[in-house]
Amino acid sequence: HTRRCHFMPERTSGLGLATTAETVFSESISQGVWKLLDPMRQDDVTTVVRNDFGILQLAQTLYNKHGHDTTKYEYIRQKLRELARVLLILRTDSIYTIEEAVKPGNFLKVVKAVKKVSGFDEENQTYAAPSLALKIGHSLQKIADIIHCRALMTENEDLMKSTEAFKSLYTSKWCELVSHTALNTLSEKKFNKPLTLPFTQDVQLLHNHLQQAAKVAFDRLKEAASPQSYAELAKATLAQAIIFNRRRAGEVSKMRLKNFTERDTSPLHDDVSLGLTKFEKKLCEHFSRVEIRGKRGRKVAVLLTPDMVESLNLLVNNRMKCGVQDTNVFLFARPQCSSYYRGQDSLRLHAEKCGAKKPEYLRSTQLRKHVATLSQVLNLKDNELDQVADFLGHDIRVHRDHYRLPEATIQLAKISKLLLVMDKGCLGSIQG
DNA sequence: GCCGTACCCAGACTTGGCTG
DNA sequence: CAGCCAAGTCTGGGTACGGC
Repeated sequence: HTRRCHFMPERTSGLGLATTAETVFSESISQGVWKLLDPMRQDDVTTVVRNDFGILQLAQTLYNKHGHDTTKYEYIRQKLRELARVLLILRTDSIYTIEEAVKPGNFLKVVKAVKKVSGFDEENQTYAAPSLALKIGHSLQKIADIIHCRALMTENEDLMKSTEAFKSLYTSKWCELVSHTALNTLSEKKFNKPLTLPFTQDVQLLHNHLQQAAKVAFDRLKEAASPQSYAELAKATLAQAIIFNRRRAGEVSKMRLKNFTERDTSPLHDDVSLGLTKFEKKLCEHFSRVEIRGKRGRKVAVLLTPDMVESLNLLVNNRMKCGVQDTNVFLFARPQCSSYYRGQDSLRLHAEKCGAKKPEYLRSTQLRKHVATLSQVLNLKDNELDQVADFLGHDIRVHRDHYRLPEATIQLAKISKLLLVMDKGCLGSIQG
């Protein structure tokens, strides 16, 4: 701990400055925040984060908002590092704290620093990292907000005026000086990026490969429970669940053990089943449904095939033997620590192994686009499209905006329609 | 003036690379 | 090879704008 955490020793160093800092800091920065900062790699940026009151206050507000969810810690740390990196540059220009940075008089210096940190090229008017510039802007505003609130509470008129001035500077000048160009760079980059839709053939290859890998791992785990065989089966099953559901990788990986064990096994409600075709009813009986909280807390369903359920049951029963901690709440838990296997990692791993022509296209977002394009090819009616979008966890509007794809793609996809019909034939056997 | 839409923004979340 | 870092993407909400 002491190796990484440079702040604590400083607090006890007995210097006058450090002592004042301690009293101020400990008043408003909670233990939880320090815990959040603790695992950060020890480098210049981290030192800045730990010693700048403004950044710490931002950390505190973010922690108050998200602290209950450990999967968000990473996100908070990233925000803090972004700000600290600008501050490092500002320090070469005689601005030493974030609080100073949001003083109206320093506005132009801040703009300069942000441009520098995100690699602005004066000549071509482009950014190397446009989204960084945008994100720092958001955070600076947040900082100004925090200070403004403090000014309101302490009835500090001068400070109030100062933060207000910064905010109006920001609203009218930031767009002109930073964000407009940054957005331009971003959309330019996107425009020039070739479309990477997976080939249906590759999808099938991956599917087959996963089924095999899962089976091998399943047998191995059944024979001898070890963290290795556990990991293999967990990763394979995770990847299966993701491609089967065309689900965002993160959503599935964060599934809780509780979600799985308490899944809804009750038979379909009569009224609901009335509206379904015989085929659809068969599907509902065949698959297990687990409901999880998806992006932005909306409820999404994950469907599991009987094979997957079997694998998962085996995994759950062997958690203890394979060194998974009691406190780990995730279904796809990593042994010996409190995190979970990341879906995109296992997907990438298996995509490489399965012998696909373009393994780099087999990513969860690409697969989602794949569905979107195919549904267009199949001429789904609007209400059916709604359901597809709903299942994928999108608003229909976004679905249209983001996933309507150019003509050439549709041509290409029509060829894959044939393969999809094959897929359908496969589903037909369940019906029979 | 009303409505649809095009664009902008903030912020949560994902992805892929890298490193210790 | 797990975990961190840096950059990008997605998405809901807002507002500006132009046709009617």
